[in-house]
Amino acid sequence: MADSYNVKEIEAKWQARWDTEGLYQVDNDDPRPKAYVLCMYPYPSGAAHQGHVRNYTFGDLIVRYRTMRGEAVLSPFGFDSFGLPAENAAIKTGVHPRTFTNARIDELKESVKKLGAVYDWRREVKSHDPSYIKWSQFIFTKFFESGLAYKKNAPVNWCPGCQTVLANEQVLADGTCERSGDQVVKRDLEQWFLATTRYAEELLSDLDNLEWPERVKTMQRNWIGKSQGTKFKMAIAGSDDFFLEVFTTRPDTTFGMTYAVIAPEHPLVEVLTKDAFKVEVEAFRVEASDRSEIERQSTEVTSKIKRGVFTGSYAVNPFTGKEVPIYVADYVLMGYGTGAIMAVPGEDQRDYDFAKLYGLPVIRTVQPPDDFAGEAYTGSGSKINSDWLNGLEVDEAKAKATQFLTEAGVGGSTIQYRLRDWLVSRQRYWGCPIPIVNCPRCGLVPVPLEALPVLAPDDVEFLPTGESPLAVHPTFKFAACPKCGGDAIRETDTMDTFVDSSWYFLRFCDPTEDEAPFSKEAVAAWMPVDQYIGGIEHAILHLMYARFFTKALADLGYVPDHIREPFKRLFTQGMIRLGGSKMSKSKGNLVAPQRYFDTVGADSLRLFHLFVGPPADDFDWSEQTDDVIDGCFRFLNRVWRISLGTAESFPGVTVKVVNRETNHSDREILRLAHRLIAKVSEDYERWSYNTAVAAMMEFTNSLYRYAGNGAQVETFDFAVDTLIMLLAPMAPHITAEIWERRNGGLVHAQKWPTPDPDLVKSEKETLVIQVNGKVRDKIEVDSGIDEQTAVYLALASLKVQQALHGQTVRKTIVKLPKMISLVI
RNA sequence: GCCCGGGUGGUGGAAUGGUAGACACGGAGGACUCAAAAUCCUUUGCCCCCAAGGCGUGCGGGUUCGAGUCCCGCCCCGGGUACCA
Repeated sequence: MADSYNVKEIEAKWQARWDTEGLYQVDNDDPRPKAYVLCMYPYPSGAAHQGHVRNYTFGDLIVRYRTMRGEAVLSPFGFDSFGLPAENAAIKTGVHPRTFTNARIDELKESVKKLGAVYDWRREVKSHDPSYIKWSQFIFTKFFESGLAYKKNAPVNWCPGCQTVLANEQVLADGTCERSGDQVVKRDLEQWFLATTRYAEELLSDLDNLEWPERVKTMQRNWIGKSQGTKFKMAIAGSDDFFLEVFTTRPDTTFGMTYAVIAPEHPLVEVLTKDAFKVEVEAFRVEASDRSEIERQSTEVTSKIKRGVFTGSYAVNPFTGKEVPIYVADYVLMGYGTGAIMAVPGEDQRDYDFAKLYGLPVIRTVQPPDDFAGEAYTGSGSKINSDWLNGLEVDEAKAKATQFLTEAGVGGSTIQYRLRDWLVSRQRYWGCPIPIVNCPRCGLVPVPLEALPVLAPDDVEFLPTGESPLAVHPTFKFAACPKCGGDAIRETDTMDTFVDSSWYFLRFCDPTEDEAPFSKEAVAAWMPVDQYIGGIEHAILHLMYARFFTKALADLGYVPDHIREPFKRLFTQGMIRLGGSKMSKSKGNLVAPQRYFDTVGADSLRLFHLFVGPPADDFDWSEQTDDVIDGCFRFLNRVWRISLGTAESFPGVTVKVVNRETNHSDREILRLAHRLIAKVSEDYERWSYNTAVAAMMEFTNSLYRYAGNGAQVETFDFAVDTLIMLLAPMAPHITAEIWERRNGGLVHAQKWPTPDPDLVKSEKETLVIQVNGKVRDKIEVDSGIDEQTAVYLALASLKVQQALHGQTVRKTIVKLPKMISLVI
């Protein structure tokens, strides 16, 4: 009797071998065609959860599959190991973040190995490693020298929970922190920024050439928020010193302006407010800043009442010379455009709402259709009430209005982006220190390469005061100016951890380089990433920043010129949800991968993730899920038994393999095997893993029937070996073991099988006969049947005769060998 | 509100305009067993006693010899986004 499938023994054996054998280690000068397959490197939060399992299963499958196809596949792994959880743990328990993080890395690495995922571990990268910090800092100094990194005083998002500032992207729509969920407040602080807006246009236009999910591209386009419009300055009545600049996408509606609005935070508010209105305006500004925090928490649309007060000043309409009142109102945002608008209630709903509330006049400048029942009309039409624009269509009028403003020297056409520069300062300890020294004589001076990395001191106390341990450290902040050698103050802010993850994929190409962040040659060899795999939650933040870094580093000469995008193809996997959207700790533990490694094994768990549905779809983990995983385990057992069994091996399994002449059943299973090769290969290419698994299950079922009836030895062996090779990327341990026992050697070093096109076609087909579109009969025919015979057979069918009721066939549609459609 | 996705058996899901429900889970029945587990076999969309037949992919229309698939109009669910001028 053959051994039964001993999961633990087999998986441990092969994991140890993959660790030492180096089949998946690739060198930069590997002569095979190169491919770079990458899963987003994780924040190390301890042992892997099912989301990781899903991610790494897809990645590992592709790595193993493409390797069998003869490619040199770069498959590195690393850790996004800076971040708040480690620091919060330090505050709570006193354990140093490094100790804490290293322990979590070990746990994660262990569970990744237990999954059977293979990586070139020689290339492992950790963002908290001094050798990585050094080059993150180096890149920052290069950005600083080129003006891409700069410091400015600005109202910034402050998260009281995280005790640090946040980038705009890290603040959710309701004004809460994407990490802690706390309400974010505005603070005026001197902070470091990266000039992402310099690349706004390229970040937008290059999206067109990426093989990314459309919705991710759409999200990025919306985030960049390009808007074509016109900027112009309006004179202020009674003042020659100031003017009001506004941005509009509708310069054609300028004749309809009945008032103007500036944001409460606008610097001109003070100047514009006349004495008589000072009290009211000041009260409004205070109220507005309070209210914005409260109202942002409410998702009620009704809370979006537009409120404002009159400043006492008037702006002069450049088209009419007429004066309109200037209001301060909270529906105009300081952060967009110029922070001021001309208000046209006739063609803008927001302006209309405000005008109605405060009794301001409405002038229409576009003729709405007769049946128009709305308030502000934003559609197309011809101009009215607009003097020299009357009769023109909106688009023509826009051009003419802009031309007028340009010629008058008060404005011109302009492009606005919603995208803003990336705020990278963080008032935290466990991050990459910003390598800048502030010298009272020389100003901001970058720490030179020889002195990098700047490492945070270890002798710090982690206290829940909210103050960064670096800022209160007795000596860290004192440094000699690299330029003049005099006393200077070191920057104590660290970088947003998204900085680290914006270039790790480049470091993987050349992880031990000691003279530069990476060599150009190494990057040229592997970049861009051929297949990037990760969660949809990074659709904007990480993916946008990584794209920005790649472009900036190319312009600075570190990345080869022709590489302007880091990730050629992106796949965003679906999320694993537990009981709807709630993820509770107890439930999380209940489905922890370790539990399955200990029982059914990694192969069954991997197979389950591949089988359960399309990879892009979310999956709800439920009570029934364990049954499905057991089903995958059962399938692997069936594969084990048919591959290694004989008639006597396993009760209930009949595997009769004999030496004899080839017969019909041999030819059929051979055809099925070749069809399977074609089907699985195609499904692997199109990310349809669930159907590939189904096809292999079906084939295994056929194999059982075949073997039960007496299989011919060569045909049987071919069929089994084919199945094992096709399954090898999905269930690597069991297939490696079966292959070794049957043939010796490594299944993952085999060449991916090629289907014989002649054998992919089957001998017999089911011909479906329809009458008036309804299926009336199905008959077995030779696949090479000719039209005449097929039609003859169709008409000869009794069921078809019944359906025809003796009526004449008016039309016959023939799609051989599958279908004949008769029309009466 | 706007922009994407998506509605198929009891469940997860298959289906280049051509046999709807592959494959699996669950259910039912059976074989093996003293018994159970494991394994193996049969069956499983709905209506109908069975068969013949009919009905079936959120709803209503349309195109087509033929629609889950394409077009138009709705309904519902999920996600993203929201005073961006």
